[in-house]
Amino acid sequence: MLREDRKRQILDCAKKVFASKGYHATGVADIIDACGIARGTFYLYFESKRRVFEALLDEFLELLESRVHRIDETAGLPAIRTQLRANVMRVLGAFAENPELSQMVLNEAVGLDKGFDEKLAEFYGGLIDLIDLSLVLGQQVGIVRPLDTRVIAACILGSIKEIVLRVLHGRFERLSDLDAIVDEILSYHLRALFVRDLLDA
Amino acid sequence: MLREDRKRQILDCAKKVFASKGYHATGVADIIDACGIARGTFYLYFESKRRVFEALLDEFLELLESRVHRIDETAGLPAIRTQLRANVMRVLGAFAENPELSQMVLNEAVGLDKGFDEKLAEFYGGLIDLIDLSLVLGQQVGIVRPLDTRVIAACILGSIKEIVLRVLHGRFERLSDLDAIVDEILSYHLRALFVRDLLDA
Amino acid sequence: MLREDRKRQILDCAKKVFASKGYHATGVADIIDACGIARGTFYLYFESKRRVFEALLDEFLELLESRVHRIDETAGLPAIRTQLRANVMRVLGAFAENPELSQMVLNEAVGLDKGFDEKLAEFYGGLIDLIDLSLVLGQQVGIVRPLDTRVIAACILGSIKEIVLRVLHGRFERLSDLDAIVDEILSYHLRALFVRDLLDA
Amino acid sequence: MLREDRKRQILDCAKKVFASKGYHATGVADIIDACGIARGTFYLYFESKRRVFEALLDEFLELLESRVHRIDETAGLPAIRTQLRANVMRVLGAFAENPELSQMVLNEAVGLDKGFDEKLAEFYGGLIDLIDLSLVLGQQVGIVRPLDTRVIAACILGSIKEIVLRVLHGRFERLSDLDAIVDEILSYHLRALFVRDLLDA
DNA sequence: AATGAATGAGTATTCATTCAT
DNA sequence: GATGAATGAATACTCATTCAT
Repeated sequence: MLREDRKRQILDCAKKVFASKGYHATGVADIIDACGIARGTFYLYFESKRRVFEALLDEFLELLESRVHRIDETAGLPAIRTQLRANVMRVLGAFAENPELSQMVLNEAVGLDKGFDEKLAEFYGGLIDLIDLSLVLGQQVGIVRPLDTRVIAACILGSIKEIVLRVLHGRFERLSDLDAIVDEILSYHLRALFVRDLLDA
Repeated sequence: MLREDRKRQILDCAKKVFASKGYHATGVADIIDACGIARGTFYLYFESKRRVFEALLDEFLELLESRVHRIDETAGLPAIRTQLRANVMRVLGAFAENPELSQMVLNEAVGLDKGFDEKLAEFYGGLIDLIDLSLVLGQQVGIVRPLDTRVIAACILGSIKEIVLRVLHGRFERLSDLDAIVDEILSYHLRALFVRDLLDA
Repeated sequence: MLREDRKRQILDCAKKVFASKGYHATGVADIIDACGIARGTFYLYFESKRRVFEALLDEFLELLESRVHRIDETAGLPAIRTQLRANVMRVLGAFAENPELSQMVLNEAVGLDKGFDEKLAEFYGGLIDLIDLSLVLGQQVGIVRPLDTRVIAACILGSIKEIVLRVLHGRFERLSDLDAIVDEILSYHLRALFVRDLLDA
Repeated sequence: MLREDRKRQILDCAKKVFASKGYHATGVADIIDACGIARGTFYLYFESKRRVFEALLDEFLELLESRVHRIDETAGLPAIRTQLRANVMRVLGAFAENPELSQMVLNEAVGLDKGFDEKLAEFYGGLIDLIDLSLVLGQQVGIVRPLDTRVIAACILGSIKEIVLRVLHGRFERLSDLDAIVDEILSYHLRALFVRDLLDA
């Protein structure tokens, strides 16, 4: 079997096991059982259980990053809303396609060693920067009202994380419909963000 | 030493150790070292490491619950805003007073056995219910605009969780000032929630 | 409470617990719970768990010894048989009255520390000596046929031990009647022991 | 090293340690020291200390069972005696060849958890059944006199157990000679069992 | 490349015994 | 006499990682 294929196989199996049992409760034994490979083989491809987890995390964070596109704030208002909507939809899509990884990523820091926490913090920091930047630009072109962009960026990120978590856990009975949820959030935040005059739009 | 005092002592020491090393990385040895007690003494008060953690969690969740007061929505608008503000301040205060526990609580489900996850999920579910109820009442008295209260309640909770996390981690350089942050969030959400006519207020 | 009464109480409670859970599985906690006394009180009367067990053993061995009376071999045959029967009945009675202790005593040496084994070995050695002596006397007065008295004494002891064990465990369905069992054993052994001429008796 | 060889090695070492220190006093550490293997290796072959002990017990009980052959009661008297003698010799041989295990097996119920007791009880119950059956057959062909076969079977078993115990402990000074002992027991029991007419034989 | 037997440091938990009150 | 909180040595079992084949 090709080196990369085997590596992929291990990652895929590990992903499932980690998701179902959690990182700590998962043993190397669980992973190699799921793969149908020998103990030694595992260590031929990854130097530790930890590294597999990190590889999975990296992969997912990269995917997420690729789904967040830069907003063209010079476009008209409806276009901006459309772009935002597309961003949110793509991100939620990434979560939906990777329910196993999502849970891990949606939880910062609970004693998975310090290393994970930092990696996640960095990732979310990046997202906040992105949102922050958009808000500042929005203010500059006069569509976003004066507010503390740093704080509000965190609010926005947090609300999205929470929604994803609850969708993943199936906690929204009425709406299994992502579209409707996304519209709701978007309207909510835009209303909070926009300057008075735009509210009629 | 009195039974309750010793129990308190163990809880306090354990809290610190859990917070600094994480649940899994913490050994009973760490806890008893921090307490300056013998191994056996520990098991005299708690039947397992797990139970100590649960006790801490329970305690903190209770504290948080006690800090969220029911809103009197029949009062005037300014009074409502004041009540909301007081609630948020009290909750943030609880987090600020217990930075060690906060981190644990702010993260649902990371494979600490299923039990924890459920307990936390239940807690946050309760909070969302509370917010949801407030929104519905607000709609009935005509100050909250039409929106999916369930989804928006999750948004609000998520934004608060995220803010608390970032404050705890010291990620807001400019504002160490809680008051300002709370005002910012409150304004943001109220603007997003209120019907048009109230925005002038 | 008088010193001796308390000691008695502890012995009685310990006896029950040891019998139901076995020596190793029994903890000091079990004993003091059964007594309703404090940990410290226990050590006021016995210097260790081990000592309690030893005291119980000693007591029971003494009781058993007191139940085996010397045979008057100068009496006639029927009288000898009666005396033997009385001995066996008294011993079986002692076992029946102390089912808890019986089990312990009926089992030599299984890793209860070496000390117990020796004590028990000594006890059974004494019993064999007693039986041996009777056999020798029997041979001298011409009622016991020539045989290796040492080996046969062991046989007789072993058969009684086994019977008692099985009676204690309720393994004889048909006969709950000790009398009948004793007669059966007695007849069996006498037949094996007596010289030819006496068999008609 | 081959899987079975290693398992054998562990069993053999454990047997020695159990015999010399007793089950409870033996630690896994003792066993692995005796084997010269690592802790983990032990658990690669047996899931607990308990299981090793059980395996040893099973093995020995099987050996013993294989040594007791069914008596052909249709043969003549001398032939029957020869068969019985062979049975006893084979069983005693098994004990003699496994002095370590013998001690364990010769003692029912000493609070090693209930499981052991039951296994042993079952084993001895089987032996008694075997002896019982022989007695009944003997009665049917008219060589065994009327008696309670169940009770007497227990007597016979008990006498053999006691003899073996004492031989193992070296308590028969004069006779280290198994042959003589076996003859003595056999004569004794046959005399007690046979109908009058056969006693001349 | 693959295997899986071997390793041994690491950890939670128990329990007989002590001793200050 | 009585108490029961405190002690800490002892021990079974786990599991990530190595390495000879």
